[in-house]
Amino acid sequence: MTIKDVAKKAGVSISTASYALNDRPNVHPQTRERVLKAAEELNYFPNAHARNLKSQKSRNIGVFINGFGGPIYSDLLEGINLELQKKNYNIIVSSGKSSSVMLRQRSVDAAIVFDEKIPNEDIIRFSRRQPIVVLDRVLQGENIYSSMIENERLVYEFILTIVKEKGYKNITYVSGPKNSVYGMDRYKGFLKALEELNIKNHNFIQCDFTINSGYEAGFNMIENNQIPDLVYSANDEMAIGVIKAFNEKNIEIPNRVAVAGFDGIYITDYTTPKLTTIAINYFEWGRQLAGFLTRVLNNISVYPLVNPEAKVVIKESV
Amino acid sequence: MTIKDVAKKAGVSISTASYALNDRPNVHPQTRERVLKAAEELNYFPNAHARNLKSQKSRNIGVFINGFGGPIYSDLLEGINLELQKKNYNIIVSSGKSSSVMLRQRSVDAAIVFDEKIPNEDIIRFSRRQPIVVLDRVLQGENIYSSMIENERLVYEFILTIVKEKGYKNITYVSGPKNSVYGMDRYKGFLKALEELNIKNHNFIQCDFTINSGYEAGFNMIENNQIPDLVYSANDEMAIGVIKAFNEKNIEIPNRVAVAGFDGIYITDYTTPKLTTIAINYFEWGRQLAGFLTRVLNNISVYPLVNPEAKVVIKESV
DNA sequence: ATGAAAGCGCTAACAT
DNA sequence: ATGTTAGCGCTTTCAT
Repeated sequence: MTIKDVAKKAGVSISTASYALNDRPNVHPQTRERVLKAAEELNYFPNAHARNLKSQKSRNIGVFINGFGGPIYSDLLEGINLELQKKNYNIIVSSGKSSSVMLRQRSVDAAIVFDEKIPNEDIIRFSRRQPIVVLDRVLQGENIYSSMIENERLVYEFILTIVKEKGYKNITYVSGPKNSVYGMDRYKGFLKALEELNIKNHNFIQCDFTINSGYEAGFNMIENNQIPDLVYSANDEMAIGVIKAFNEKNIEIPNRVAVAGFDGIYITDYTTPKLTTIAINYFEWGRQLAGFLTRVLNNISVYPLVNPEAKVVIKESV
Repeated sequence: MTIKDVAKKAGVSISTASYALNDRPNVHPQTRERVLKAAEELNYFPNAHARNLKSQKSRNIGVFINGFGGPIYSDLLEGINLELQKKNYNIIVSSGKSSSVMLRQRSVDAAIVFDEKIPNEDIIRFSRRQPIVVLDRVLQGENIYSSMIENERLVYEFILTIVKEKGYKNITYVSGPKNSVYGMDRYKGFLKALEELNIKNHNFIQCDFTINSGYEAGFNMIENNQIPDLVYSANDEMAIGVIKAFNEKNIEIPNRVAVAGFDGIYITDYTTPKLTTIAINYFEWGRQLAGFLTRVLNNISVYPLVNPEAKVVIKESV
């Protein structure tokens, strides 16, 4: 079923059919009726490829993430989706190879990139045609917009405040993988705070952002008899693992050891004790990003793209 | 940059450029070289819309889900993605309005539908052109394939076994929303087991699949002094909420009350006690689905699509 | 081995 | 208000 079939059935030319279907002016009401009826009866829907080819746009927005796991992406995607839906854009979430393919081949009008595996040079190259928002790196360019969690500042301020207030001396940092820019920025903030606090030593444990790695880290501290006053974890999931390990060995939180994390994921309310964390409003961030991008696409001049909201949420674990 | 520019720069015709770029035979090696070099220098990539229009396919597979939240989708999507990547298909995950748009407008060659909001008639209508796998309903049709968790059977067998073994008398069912087919099938299995066990009464608590609703349900049981021998929850997340409530009030699990769930999500290993559940291998299911669909698209005759693997995982909470 | 040209389905400029 | 037609960028048939 193509527009040609519809036109024939309605007894009009292709262009008239097109006008009618696209709700354009200067079509006789009766003609419009006939065309719409024909389309309905033929079960006709326009072919996206043809339309996109002709119009040189697709109303598709790509969201390229480095994996579908994790509660962070969920909220972010929900926020993006909500906003795009309002503005009548299609969301295309993808991960891995297909992300690059879609960028290259112009399957999307714009993209939100949250995948460190997509190289800078690709982003620079493709941003000429498609505006790109990057969430995981600082990158300059005419059509490139960067929005980032202020990892370093947030952790710095948090550690500074909490340590001053509670007087922790002995502190352990549970780290994400070394190749995560995010993770390392958080560590920088941590180090800066310690320096300012004049704390010379700390323990560093290398983990991989999973609950399980945090769980093991917790056990290691216990076994090595190296339980600190405060465990700061580069994300909530590892912190949850740490808490689990301490709970199992009846090490009291926060009396014996305090624990804090980063992100503010849903489950932090359902651990015992509830996890103190630096919470990012991922849902709202997603909305902002999507809203921004649609404005860019429509040449609506805009406030610059801002960084996501964050706030320290003190619960029970410190 | 179009193929025309490449052809011109390489000093060949458009068709020759196309052949060279697509690695077709009967192109002189030197010519091929020149074309590829020109493409490289011009930073050329084919336009997906044009190519898809001409070839009447896109190598895009749509995965249409009803929301990005939840650990279940994560695993399923990872499995699908892995397999599609292997077979050089693009994954397009979408939710809400854009899902229907993409189905209608043939933006995808095939789809996996896991979104009850997409009506049956749409699926039937569009399956003529694009094979569709549905995961959340039973639906017949030439190009429609259905794969479903055997909710009723699994819950039935589990309840039967566990009650016989442990002798629970007093049982409470924590339910998902009434409009969830999944949820209701699980309840059917539950009822069938009770009938067979000749247990006449049980409590039913209406929740909504979230941790929080389970948490509240747990508190209600305590307040109303209606703590049963076994709480069976239609999914793991509500069960986690229930456990949390009991833990806070020092009601011992499983001594005073047993708790079990459904799905086998990641965190069931990190509750105290660890949650006994009926675990679905969502990752593997995703792989199967994607593999199946690519075979259908390539007319490789196949074994029929199977239902996902499930197994009862007895941990500490019963 | 290479090129000319038709056509995928659609939109829109132009003519009537 | 309606129709004719060019052309979006590509693949592929046919001719050379």
